[in-house]
Amino acid sequence: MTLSSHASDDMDKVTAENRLLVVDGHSLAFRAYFALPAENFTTSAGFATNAVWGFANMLTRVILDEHPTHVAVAFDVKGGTFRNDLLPQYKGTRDAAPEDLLPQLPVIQDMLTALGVTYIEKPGYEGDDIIATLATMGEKAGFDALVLSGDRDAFQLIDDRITVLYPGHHFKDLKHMTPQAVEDKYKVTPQRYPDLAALRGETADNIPGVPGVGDGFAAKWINQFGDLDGIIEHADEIKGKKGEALRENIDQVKLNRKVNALVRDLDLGVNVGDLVMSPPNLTAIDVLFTKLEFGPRTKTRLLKAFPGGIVGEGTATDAESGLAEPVLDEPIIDTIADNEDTVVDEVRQWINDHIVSAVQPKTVPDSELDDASQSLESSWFLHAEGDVHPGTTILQAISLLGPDNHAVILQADSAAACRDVLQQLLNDRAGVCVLHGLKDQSHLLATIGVHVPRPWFDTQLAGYLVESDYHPDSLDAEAAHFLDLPMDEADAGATQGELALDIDEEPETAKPASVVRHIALVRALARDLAPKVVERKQYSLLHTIELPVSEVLFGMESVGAAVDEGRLIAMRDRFATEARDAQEQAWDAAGKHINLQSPKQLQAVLFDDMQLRGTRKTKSGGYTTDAAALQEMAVRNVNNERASSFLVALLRHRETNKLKQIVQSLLDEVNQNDGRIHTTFEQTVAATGRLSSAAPNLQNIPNRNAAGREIRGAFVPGEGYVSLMSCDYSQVELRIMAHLSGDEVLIEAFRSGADFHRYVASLVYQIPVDEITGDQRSHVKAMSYGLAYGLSTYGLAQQLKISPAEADVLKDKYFATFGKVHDYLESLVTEAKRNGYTETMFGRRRYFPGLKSTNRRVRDAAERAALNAPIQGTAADIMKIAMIRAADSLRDHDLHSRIILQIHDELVAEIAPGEADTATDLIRDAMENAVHLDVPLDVSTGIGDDWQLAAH
DNA sequence: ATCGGTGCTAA
DNA sequence: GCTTAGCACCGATT
Repeated sequence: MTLSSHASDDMDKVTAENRLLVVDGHSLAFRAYFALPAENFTTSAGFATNAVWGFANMLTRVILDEHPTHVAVAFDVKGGTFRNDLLPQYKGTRDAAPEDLLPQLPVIQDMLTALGVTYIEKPGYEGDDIIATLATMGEKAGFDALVLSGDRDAFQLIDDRITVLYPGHHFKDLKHMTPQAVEDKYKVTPQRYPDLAALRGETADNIPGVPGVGDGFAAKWINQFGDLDGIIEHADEIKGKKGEALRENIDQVKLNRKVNALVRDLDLGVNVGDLVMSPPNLTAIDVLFTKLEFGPRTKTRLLKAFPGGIVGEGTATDAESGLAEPVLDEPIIDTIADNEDTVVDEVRQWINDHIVSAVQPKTVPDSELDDASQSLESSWFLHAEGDVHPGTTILQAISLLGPDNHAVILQADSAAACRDVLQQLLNDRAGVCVLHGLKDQSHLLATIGVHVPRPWFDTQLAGYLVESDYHPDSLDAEAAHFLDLPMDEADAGATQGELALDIDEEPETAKPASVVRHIALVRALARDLAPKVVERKQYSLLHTIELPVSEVLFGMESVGAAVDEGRLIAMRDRFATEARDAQEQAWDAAGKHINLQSPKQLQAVLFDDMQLRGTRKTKSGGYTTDAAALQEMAVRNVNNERASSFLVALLRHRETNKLKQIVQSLLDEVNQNDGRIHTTFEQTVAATGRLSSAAPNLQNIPNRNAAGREIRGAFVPGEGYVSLMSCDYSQVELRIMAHLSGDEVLIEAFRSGADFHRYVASLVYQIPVDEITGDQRSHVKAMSYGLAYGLSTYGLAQQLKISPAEADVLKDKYFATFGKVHDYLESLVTEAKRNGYTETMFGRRRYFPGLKSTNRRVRDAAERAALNAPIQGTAADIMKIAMIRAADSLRDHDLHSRIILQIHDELVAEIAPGEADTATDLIRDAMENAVHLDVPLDVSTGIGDDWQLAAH
């Protein structure tokens, strides 16, 4: 039989043969660089290592999958090649390599040397030519050859013995491009592929093809005339526009074909035999990895792929490198008979044996923790699986894991049957329970009527407190991030969604293997994160703020917000009609039916058809069509009837269509069981400590003009409730700045109780309060709010539509008045640079690796974010404390009124009959006294028949 | 189907 | 070019 080099499933049969792997070093390095965030792969000295790390991993993976016996890596050399002489624009559109990447290339080469892998460069030629030569040499020596390259030019090499591994969307799905695969995709043989590419052109290399000719037509012609020469010979016979285009571009095509032909007979000064995989130089690897600050696990993984490296666990090298703990302890799964009659008793027995008798009710005070690992050893783990959508949550399974490493899985039905037993367990031992995401777990357990008391540790909240900039979207993702799991396990997680659900059978059960892996991940995460939480001083934040606020949020999400659906529908229809009117008017003015939601089509009309002068550019180079620009153009072109009519109509369309869309998104989320909207408050998304709201977002319901505000009118008290109340903090962030900076002037401004912005304006402009104009007040107000965002002179000018010079004057006057505020803001950035992180009043941290970036844009952005984080974050902390206090207080006073929404500095409560005054007092008190600052925390409240009317 | 870009809503 | 979010839509991609 012939050897099938592409069939991975009969790999075993061919491992005895010689297989040569040839790698395109540059393309692999580029892909690695862009696949991994540089921030996460930076040495303490600030050297980026993401490309090196990714390169090592990708190479390892391919070697383990393909079992080559010989390996070589080809690199491009700086400077032009013979192709540039033929075609000056060759690869001319390619962006220069990122500055972080270039210095990593020699490091990659050093690593290859240490690994015993040959790499080759040749001036005047590209890596592709080296690859072509090596593959050809291998083939002549009777090897199978594998070419790992992201360049389609390599396809011309493919034959029975040479296969190209071509990366798909994700690098890990490498396609084995065999002759058959090429023919299936392009309808031509690999030999003819360069003919096809010459006709089509190659955008990535800046090679123009025949306009209008793609893969399809090129293949058709090749099959009709044999090859490119045949096509050129018969060019006159090809009819139509495309034939014409071909004849016009025939010289270009001939040139293309010359350029894309790979050189297969370079003199590289090596024999194929030299490329045999040899044992790595372990000392060199150690030295290099220490320099790069790579962990022992990375080394182990890498060496697995090389001769003399680590094959299984427990080898000598394994012990040497100090890899004591296994990555993921496998729990012992105890099976419970799925018998309705006995399941409850069995579970009760299991819980007693493995949890209740194994752990004490509470060994650690909530407020302090000296030895996280000790507490962890006497903890148990709970993990419920399912789909969490407040209002329609579906439970799939629950698993429990005891400190003795015994686990049990209960599918949803059994779990429901065991609700009392589970509730008892939680009542007795929640204080030593570890779980992942209290709020989600509470939703899942609530489906079987089980309430989850406050646990000891939450790996999701802990991960957020430890690294607030990282937001994983699943337990698997978080585990992969923090635990440095081997590739295969991390990958298993990526497709877990499909694994967990057996679509053919009952969708409401979970695969036991997946469930048990997840609870093992929770334990592994806890072991990793508990010490980090302590080390980063986040433990009290976890217990005094995040866990309690999770409970409040669980309540808010479960209750939801009642809406008047009829009113929403009427509003949606009205906005839709208005948007259609505006569209008609815009179409009339434009003279054609363009898509008003397409910036591209708008640009064509505004800047080509109408020849209007643009304002600012977007980052991709075109003129922006945002509202501010349209407004400006409308003012400039009041006398151009067609243009101003179009611009006005477009602005009106933007506004009404947006409102329609917001109302529709609310309607889509109304729960048909209770007519209420159950948003999800995300507690671990915003890096500053704020909450966010999704599905739908109820924190961005319009509030700045009358039309938008109407939407708030659709939020109403539900059955059994009589009104909505809204309480919000006035200028919290500014008050926090006043307190933290200790600026006496600003503090006095707040203590005076006057109209704050007017008062500040009078200080800044040194004129009496009653002579301050509306403009002066709003300018100062914008300045005040911009402070915490690190605003620039330019930005302030832009927003206030004043000149940068005027903005500068305002800024100087402002800081002359509030000198300590200025010093404080500067000190925030200085401190952040010194520590690497910022802290809120309550110790919430945010880390800023970007402050060390050599890229000015990145560094400036990090500085602004570092300036903002402690201020926005402290405001978020205060609001969270207020929410906890308010919920406690309402409950302690046996009120039925309840908080239903939080909009950063505002709480909305649903008020029960007769409770308006008491509830208002309690919530106001909770907010005003959440913390005592050097300035009062001013809270304003309002009450009404709907959210809009509750405004104040 | 998925993803980056653009634009807009909120605090 | 002033921070933090969520989301709709387009248009290019596979």
